[in-house]
Amino acid sequence: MPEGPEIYLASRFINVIGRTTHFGGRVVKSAVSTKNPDVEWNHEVYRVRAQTRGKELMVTLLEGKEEKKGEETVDIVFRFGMSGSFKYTPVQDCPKHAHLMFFTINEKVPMVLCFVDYRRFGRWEVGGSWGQDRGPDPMWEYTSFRENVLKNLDAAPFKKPICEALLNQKYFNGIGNYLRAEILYRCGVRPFDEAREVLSELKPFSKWFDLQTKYDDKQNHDVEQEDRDLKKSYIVKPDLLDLCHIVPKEVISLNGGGKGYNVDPDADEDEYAEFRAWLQCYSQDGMKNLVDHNKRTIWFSGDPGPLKPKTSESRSQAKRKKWQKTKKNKSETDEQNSDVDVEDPETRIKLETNAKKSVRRRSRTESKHQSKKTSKVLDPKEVGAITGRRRSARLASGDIKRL
DNA sequence: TACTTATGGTGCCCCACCCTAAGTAG
Repeated sequence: MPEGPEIYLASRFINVIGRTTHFGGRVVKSAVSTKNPDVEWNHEVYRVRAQTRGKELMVTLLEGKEEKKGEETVDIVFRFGMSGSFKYTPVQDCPKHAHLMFFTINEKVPMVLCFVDYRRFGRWEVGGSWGQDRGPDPMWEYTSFRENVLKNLDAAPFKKPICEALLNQKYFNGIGNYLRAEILYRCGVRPFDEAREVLSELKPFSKWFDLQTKYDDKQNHDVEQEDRDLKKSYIVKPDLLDLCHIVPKEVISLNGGGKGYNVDPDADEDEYAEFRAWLQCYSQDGMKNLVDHNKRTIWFSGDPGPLKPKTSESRSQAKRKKWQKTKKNKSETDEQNSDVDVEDPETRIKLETNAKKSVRRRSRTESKHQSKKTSKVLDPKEVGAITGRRRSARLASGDIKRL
């Protein structure tokens, strides 16, 4: 789930490994990754460091075991697309969709740090820098993030609905589909209100942020925790831009600070469960959804607001419509079929063949389901291959057992 | 088996496309 918080957690994950691990040799690219560049780097020993800005992650390779003057370095900027992530695994278990691999040296079991991306929407640039058309990070550059938004409210993107403006990385670098839903829900803003209207009410100076930093200052450590919490939650309420800072940071703090972003499939499972429990709006029961002008699903509660697409429909409505259309087509086909002359020898052969095919198909499906039901406990290799939502659902339903 | 959906972004003109895998309907 790569939005700002996930990218940041990936960088932290890389840095934890990078602190104690040395890498060496060539950086290997997968054969199918034809749209991404090769990384021309081949040192006997090198170190790896990472940093992020919004939805971008920069990996820096540094020649040698330790820092020295004039050392050779190279920066690789990653954008994760819909399914990118970093994994650290034994070389022999290298994931199927690993597209860029950094190999360790001096480890008992040879390990590989790899960029995994099954949909291949992710991209990297060698020697690249932060995207020119991407704004400051709302989590780590909050003051300039706020300024960048409020100083540019005359720009065209703010003429759009707030839910669509929130996905514009020039102003909201790191905000993605689930974060926009959670942010708007928390501040009670309608998703299809005009962005400019909503944001022009905000002041350049954030009282909430000021209070936050003031109370986090060591000089004020004598202030009682209870007093702080009261002031934060009741006296000064965070506004929409504050929430662009607060909400992603909450995600980072889940599961003890993103511990789940590691190689253990079970930990990954727990992290996802906690994340699901944290969501208040996105993909939650009782919430509404609509398809926005960019064909992205926005989740919300209450009135959508005036700028909702004229032809807008929820995902379920679209599905129902399609189903009705299919049903209508089917009844027309049935009507046509009712005119079929079953006495005609050629037609009879066709109908009988279709019926036989249908029985064979059903039988195959049933035996497939039967074998699924009988194989309750999977071997460790198979369990290892099932991660995330799929494994979560199968564990919950009792289809598989935790070994 | 066919279709739909998904946490993103680009290039061209606002929608199609780049991709894979899981879930569902028929």
